[in-house]
Amino acid sequence: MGRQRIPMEKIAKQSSLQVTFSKRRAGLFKKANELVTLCGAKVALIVFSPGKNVYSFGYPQVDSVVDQFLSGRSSLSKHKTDEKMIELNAELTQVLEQLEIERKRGKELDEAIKASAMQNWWESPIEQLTVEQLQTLKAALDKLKEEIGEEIAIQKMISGDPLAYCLADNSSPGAIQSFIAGEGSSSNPLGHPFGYGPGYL
Amino acid sequence: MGRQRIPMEKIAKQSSLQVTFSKRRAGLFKKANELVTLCGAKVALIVFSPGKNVYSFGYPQVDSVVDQFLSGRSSLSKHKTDEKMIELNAELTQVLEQLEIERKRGKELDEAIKASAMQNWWESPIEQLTVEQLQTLKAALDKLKEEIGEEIAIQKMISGDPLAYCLADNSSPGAIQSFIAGEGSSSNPLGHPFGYGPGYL
DNA sequence: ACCTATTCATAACG
DNA sequence: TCGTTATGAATAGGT
Repeated sequence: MGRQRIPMEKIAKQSSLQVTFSKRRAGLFKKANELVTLCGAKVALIVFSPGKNVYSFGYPQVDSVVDQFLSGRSSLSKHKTDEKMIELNAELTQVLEQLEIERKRGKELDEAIKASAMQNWWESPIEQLTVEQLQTLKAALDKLKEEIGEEIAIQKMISGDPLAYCLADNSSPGAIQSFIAGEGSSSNPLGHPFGYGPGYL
Repeated sequence: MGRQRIPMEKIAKQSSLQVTFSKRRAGLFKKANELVTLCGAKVALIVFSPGKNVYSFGYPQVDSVVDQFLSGRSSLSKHKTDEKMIELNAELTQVLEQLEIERKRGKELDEAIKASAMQNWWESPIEQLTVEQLQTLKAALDKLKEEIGEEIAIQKMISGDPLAYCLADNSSPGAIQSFIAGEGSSSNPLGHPFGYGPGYL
């Protein structure tokens, strides 16, 4: 188009390419603008030069035309996608907070169990026991006291000196001996020396 | 540009507008293509006809050029946004799974605590206690036995009939009485009648 | 940047 | 929508 027609292939000479790009780019944008003016068409035109410079033209707006174009063939527009992303982020942070709460709770429960396992009940301050626990404790000790009394009576009947039996380690069978019997300092677990069921002391 | 030049304003006559749009659109796309061929430029061209028909041209791809354009001036391209969304979704489901696990765990711990609270330690089968628990239990009972013996000795010294004291409810102070003393069926919590520290029975 | 010879795009028409 | 054509526009190459 001009003094001489040029072949439709990439221009080798860099200076010529630059000039041609500038001229044709201007012409292209002018034609795009004319198409808008004459026909009221919506146009989005984006051009990157070989040197990575950007040139754009849009009517009414590049973004709106691009959005309309993308929404016409893909599922979601970018705007809606962004909204979904914000929602997702909110939900994620919320769930993360929940998770943090649950983890903290689990940790506390863990420590509570650990504490109650290490610190046996009778070592815990009496004021921390529930009323039911105290009542059960009292009943158990009442029963123990009664059994002790019975045992003492038995020992008294057997021997003339009940103290000897009360202080002895492994001597005679009975309720007290069943309780007190053990392996001493050995770490070997006991068999079933304490065969009582629930509710029984 | 032809037999006669036309004013640069919106063409009124619908038929003329349609024809002009078709011809000029073709020319625009041709020029865009030529710009690509001659100069190796990246181009994205989107045109909506007044009748809402879409025409697009892109080199190498409409989407890539648009992405590059949008990422160059604003936050994220749609493609990258989609990837972020997929990542977010994955993370969300993962966190939800974690949350479910934690909730289940917390529930189990709850029930374990509840169970161990309802079923007092001395009611649990002896074989379920740990070695440490058994050792502590034995030590405690040993000490109890010793104290009982001492108490019996005391009672024996005080009275000629030790049985009367062993079976009595609220009579004399001492280790046994401290343990057994309580409010009976009253729900009123005790003060600090048991001031012993950990490890002491 | 400007100029100009050419080629191209296209308005009008059939 | 398509082909033709006269004519204005775009532009390659030189300055």
